[in-house]
Amino acid sequence: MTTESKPYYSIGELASAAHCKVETVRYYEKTSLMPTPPRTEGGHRYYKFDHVKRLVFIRRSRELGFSIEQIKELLKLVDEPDHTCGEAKALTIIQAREVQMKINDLKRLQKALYSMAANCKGGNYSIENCPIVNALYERR
Amino acid sequence: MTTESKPYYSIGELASAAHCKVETVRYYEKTSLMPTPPRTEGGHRYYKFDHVKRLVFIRRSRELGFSIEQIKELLKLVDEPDHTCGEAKALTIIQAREVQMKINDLKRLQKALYSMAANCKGGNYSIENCPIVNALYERR
DNA sequence: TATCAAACCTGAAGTCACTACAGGTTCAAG
DNA sequence: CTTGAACCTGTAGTGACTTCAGGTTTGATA
Repeated sequence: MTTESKPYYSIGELASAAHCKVETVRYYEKTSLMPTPPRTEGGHRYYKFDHVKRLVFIRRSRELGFSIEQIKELLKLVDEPDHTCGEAKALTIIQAREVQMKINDLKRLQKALYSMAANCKGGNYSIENCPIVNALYERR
Repeated sequence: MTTESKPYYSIGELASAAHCKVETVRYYEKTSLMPTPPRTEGGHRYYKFDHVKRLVFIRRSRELGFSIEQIKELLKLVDEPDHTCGEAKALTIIQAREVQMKINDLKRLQKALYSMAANCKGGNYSIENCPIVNALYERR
């Protein structure tokens, strides 16, 4: 957990505490991921440590590839009473599976790209009979 | 190479020959990936087999993760005379490296997600002390 | 030949998760 | 009290499409 320190945070302090941009915080507010915070007399937003915690949670989840909608689900678990570990675990495992599928897709790509490159001599050969170009003309 | 057959293709036939949507073809035309084709008296686009080849090339390149801008580079190699295999190979290897970096990123994610899930007993435990939720509250 | 649904047309707006910009206001250090 | 950094709002842009609304053309069938 981040060390608690200040009583209040400006939006800039909040953002840098969670390693993100000010615009991103405002975007999260507009899309209801973050609550609408209180304002100073002049209209500036100010935040408390709980907001920092929440934003860190959101950013960390994004880093782990959760979509905004998935994060809303995760936040519901935290915000509402009576949710269980099982629910959090289920969401995490769904996400892990999706990541695995992406990895598999990319590995297939990788293989195709490398075998294309391996078949091509490179250098000053004319593009006419380039195995890479020919491979790109192949369907599926 | 796809078997040549019809003398002309409607946009729908073109799209299905290259496994994509009609809207995508129009989008590629708007963004100059595909040429503006001739039209029937009534204003419908019609295409020839070369268009099919080109669209297959584009779709295959997209499947391999090339961006539209990268595909424009690849198409330049094909369209303009005097380009070499070396150029095509260089673009392919750049793309392969980018894919590798994505794979590495995702593997790191995967590890984090699985270790989070492994630490969590799941079931009806309260979310209060859920290791997954706690992990999401951790910065970096 | 008349009909009529499927396929086509255009242009604009929506998607996701931000990022960037313009043009103005407030804050706080010196 | 000045000044410049940080803040404010609202809009538009990113990439690669997809969706929609509202209209026109095509071509197979009756």
